[in-house]
Amino acid sequence: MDNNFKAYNQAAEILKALAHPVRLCIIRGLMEKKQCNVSYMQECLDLPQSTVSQHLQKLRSAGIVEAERNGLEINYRIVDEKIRKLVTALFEEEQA
Amino acid sequence: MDNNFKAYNQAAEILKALAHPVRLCIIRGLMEKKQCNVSYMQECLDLPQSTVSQHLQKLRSAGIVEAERNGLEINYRIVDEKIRKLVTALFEEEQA
DNA sequence: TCACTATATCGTAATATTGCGATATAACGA
DNA sequence: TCGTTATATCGCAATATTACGATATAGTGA
Repeated sequence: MDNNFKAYNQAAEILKALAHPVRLCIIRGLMEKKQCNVSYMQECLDLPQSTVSQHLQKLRSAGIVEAERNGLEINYRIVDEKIRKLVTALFEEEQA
Repeated sequence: MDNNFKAYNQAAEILKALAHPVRLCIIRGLMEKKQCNVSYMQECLDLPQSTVSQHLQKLRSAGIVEAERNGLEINYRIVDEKIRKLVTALFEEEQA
């Protein structure tokens, strides 16, 4: 129940970045679609462009998501399997 | 990438409650020890009693942890398997 | 009843997060 | 070059979270 503070801090950073309904929605969308540009998300989420972009930056700087430019658009995708597992566990139905 | 807003909100509440290094430390301690009272945690964490208690209340009101009184002490434990899986996934080492 | 221990809650100052309009940047086509 | 589109960043007010001392509550033993 003690030390290893750095690991707890890192883990908490990941959770903080995920801990928002809009960001969870983005992540689950990316889990399904593999890849997605910003304006598509913006339409689905029905939120202002700057708001969506800010959420994406938060996910990006937490290392959860990565971006690739393709012409005018920028496509986002989930960086690693760990996040998928985590979010899958989060939404899994409970069975006694 | 859309709707089901209530589910996202609930899930975000769980993550928010977990997204703090001290609370992660408490949870991992409980995953190991099964059960623990407040003053033990307080000593391990080296934090004021009120601070530890507030973190516990946050975990409790998120339904992550439950309390049982035993005389003067109150013992906490993790409510369900889902949280264990989630936290296990969070701390799992990455293998390509 | 009283004194003591274990824990919870209150009050509040400091800090962090959120949402979003306004503005900036980067790439495209002409 | 200019105009347009896609996205990012700035600025900031509103809101939420944190830490912790002070205080309250609940159980114990005498």
